[in-house]
Amino acid sequence: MTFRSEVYALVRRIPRGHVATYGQVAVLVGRARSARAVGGAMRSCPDDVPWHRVVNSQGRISRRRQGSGMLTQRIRLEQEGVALRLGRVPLARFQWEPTRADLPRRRRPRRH
DNA sequence: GACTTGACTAGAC
DNA sequence: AGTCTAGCCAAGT
Repeated sequence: MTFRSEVYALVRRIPRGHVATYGQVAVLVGRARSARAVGGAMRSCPDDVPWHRVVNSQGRISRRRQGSGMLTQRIRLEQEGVALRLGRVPLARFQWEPTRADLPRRRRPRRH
């Protein structure tokens, strides 16, 4: 399994009406320091991956270098009941709390 | 292998 | 509350 495919498998488990942060996804796949790479994986992902359910640590829709994907993300979130307040998703209310069954077996943390 | 590029983040002003 | 920075790391050249 590559890093990307594990990320995709995890993101597919985020239920409608909930969100996860890039950092959270990184932790859940056992690579706590790879939040940035999670963003990279979302940049181009299969159509069946609900990429719009991943936001940054502040509940905001992360800025793209280019393109209008930000608007699409907001619309998709609102369509499934995730309302933004002051430009951010209230994580206290909408952040996904996975159960044990949702989680893959975690990788060994990388040592430095 | 050695760069470069970001949908990241926590911490420091 | 904003703006920077340094550290991070998978992928693509």
